[in-house]
Amino acid sequence: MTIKDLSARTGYSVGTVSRVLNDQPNVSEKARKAILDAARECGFQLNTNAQQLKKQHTNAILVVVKDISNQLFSRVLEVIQARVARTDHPLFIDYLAVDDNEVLHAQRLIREKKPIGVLFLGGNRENFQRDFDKIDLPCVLVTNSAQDLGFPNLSSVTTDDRQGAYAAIEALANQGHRRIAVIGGDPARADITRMRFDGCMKAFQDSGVDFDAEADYAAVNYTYSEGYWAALDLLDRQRDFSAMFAMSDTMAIGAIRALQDRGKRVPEDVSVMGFDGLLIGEYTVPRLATVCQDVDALAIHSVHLLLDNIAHPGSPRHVSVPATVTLRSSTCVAGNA
Amino acid sequence: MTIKDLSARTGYSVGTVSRVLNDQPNVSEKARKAILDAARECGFQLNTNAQQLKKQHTNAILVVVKDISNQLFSRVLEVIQARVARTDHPLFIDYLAVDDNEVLHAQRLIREKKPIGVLFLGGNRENFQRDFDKIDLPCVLVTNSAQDLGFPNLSSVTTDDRQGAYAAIEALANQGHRRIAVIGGDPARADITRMRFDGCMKAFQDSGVDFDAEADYAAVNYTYSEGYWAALDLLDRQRDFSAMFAMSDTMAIGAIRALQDRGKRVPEDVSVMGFDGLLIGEYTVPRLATVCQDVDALAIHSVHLLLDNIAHPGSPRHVSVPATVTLRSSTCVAGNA
DNA sequence: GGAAATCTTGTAAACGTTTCCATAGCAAGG
DNA sequence: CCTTGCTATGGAAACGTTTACAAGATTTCC
Repeated sequence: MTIKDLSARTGYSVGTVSRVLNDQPNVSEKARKAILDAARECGFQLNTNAQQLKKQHTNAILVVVKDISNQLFSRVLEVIQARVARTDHPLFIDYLAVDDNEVLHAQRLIREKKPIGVLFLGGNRENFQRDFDKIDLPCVLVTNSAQDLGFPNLSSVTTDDRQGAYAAIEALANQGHRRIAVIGGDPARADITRMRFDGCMKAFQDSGVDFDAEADYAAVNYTYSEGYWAALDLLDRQRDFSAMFAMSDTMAIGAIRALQDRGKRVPEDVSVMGFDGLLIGEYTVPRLATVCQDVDALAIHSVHLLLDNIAHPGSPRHVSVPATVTLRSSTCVAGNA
Repeated sequence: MTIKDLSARTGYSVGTVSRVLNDQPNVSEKARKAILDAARECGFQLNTNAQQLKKQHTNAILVVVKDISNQLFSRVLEVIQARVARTDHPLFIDYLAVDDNEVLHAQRLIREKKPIGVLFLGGNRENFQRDFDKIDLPCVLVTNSAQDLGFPNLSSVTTDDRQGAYAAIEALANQGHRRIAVIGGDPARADITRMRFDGCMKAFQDSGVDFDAEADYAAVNYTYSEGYWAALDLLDRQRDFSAMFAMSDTMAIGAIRALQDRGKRVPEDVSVMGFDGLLIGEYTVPRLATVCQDVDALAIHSVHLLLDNIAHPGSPRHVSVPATVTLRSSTCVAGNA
């Protein structure tokens, strides 16, 4: 079934058929109807290979998702998908494991699929700085600040990590905690971590809580198991904290496990707060207090910014989405033992 | 950068260049080397649109993943990806939300990409039975039994759900539990559920535990929240069970939360066992006893069966991967209160 | 040394679209 | 009636490959 068959079937030339199928002007209503009917009748579908070979571009949007198994990303992606579906832009999604190089992947796909814009969901700084060049497509970084990454002419959408972390520490301080341990990543490697770290520091200062980055901070990866080990490590340092803030819910869950394994009760002996607002937080024991990221807002702004960038190239913008503390039973006022 | 440029650059004809790039025989070592060098030098890449337009097929493998956010699937997929990467088959992955129709999606993609084989990761029976026809490609169903779905000429790989569920109930019975509640899906809708249900029933009989499917079984979706509500529902029925088996870890986690909310201790008052072996099971409080699915085996067999099917069409096979009970602290012997 | 067989290479026709150009029809305006 | 300016249509070239075919080059074997 090709356009030629359709042409033979309707008596119109391939040119006219093509014009109808791409609904271009300058074709009579009669022809349009006849061709559309015939196409529907035999379930005709354009051959995208031929199509893309000819016009050297698509109007597809590419989404590159670093770290398939990140729950937050999969939720953001679902919303992105829904939003893009309302436009006439096809969506290519490329999922990568956490240790693939998302930038090289993207470059290959861009050459191959020639999308009209790219959304980077996640991704780490080193790869960007090493490999991200001469991508002259509209791009939006989601979860990474373009500014911080050193790409001032890219748009980006992030959670306001600094404010979120600030709010977390502030909430714990308000509950009377005077010694708070923090688990996060390596501030030097990921901007997200650095932002959250900065937010913590500011909150510590403002609330007059003493914090020694050497003694009270553990830098690990954002996983259950590393959260677990980080918590054990912090306990071993004998700093006698009454609260703990983990920069992700997964680390927080690992940490709670560790605390319990060491005979600490949560929250009576140690309050724990996470970050992300994963669904599971409502079901853990105890329920996990956390800093909720606004998944819908992240997704909607990303898509909006990208479409905007496509329509009016060269006006990078940055959106920062506020995060909100949700207190649940994994924290309580200090000295509640 | 086209094949023509390479031809001009090296002095060989486009035909020869093409033959080298597809490493076909009948080309001199000298030509091969010259062309390969030139290609590498200018980072040449074949235009896949042109290529696929010409040869009307690819040797790509399509993976259709139903339900992006299922943790088990994402792990299986990672292994599939790794295995396929060792072959020369490109991989297309199509992720769908849980309520998309995977079969229609697949059909569109098959028409468009012309893959050489398809892997269905998840997917529900109704869609298959309504829409799955005239796909005459090698297909492997992962997680669904082709037999049970009524497609005896398709291959499939599943966990041995019946045996897994049997082992779960058996383990609980061995711990002395004489009244066990079960949370699962609707056995009439999903074969996975039916298998697990059958396994349970068999185990109840063999171990002489009394089980009333009306009173002791709750049928809900495989999510945290539905597990939660199902557990509340079961408690309301006043059957005074000392153990509970949930057909997924997510439901089990929801159920534990519900039990605690109603003042039951886990495992002292009620033992809970899940199914899947998600990573989080090691970190919940209490640690979650579960029936572990063998992620690696599922993935490896799937890929193997598909490649096998491609090489020797028309010899459907079914592989059933055993599941193993992992006891953790969410269960204990009955009457331990 | 020459014929036959084999290996290497070039040429050109496809694949299914899009789009430019030419043409034809037709209405409007003089 | 003849131009002018539209709009609707057909025809054909191009997009970057693959591959069948023909032809030229080299080897093999008597």
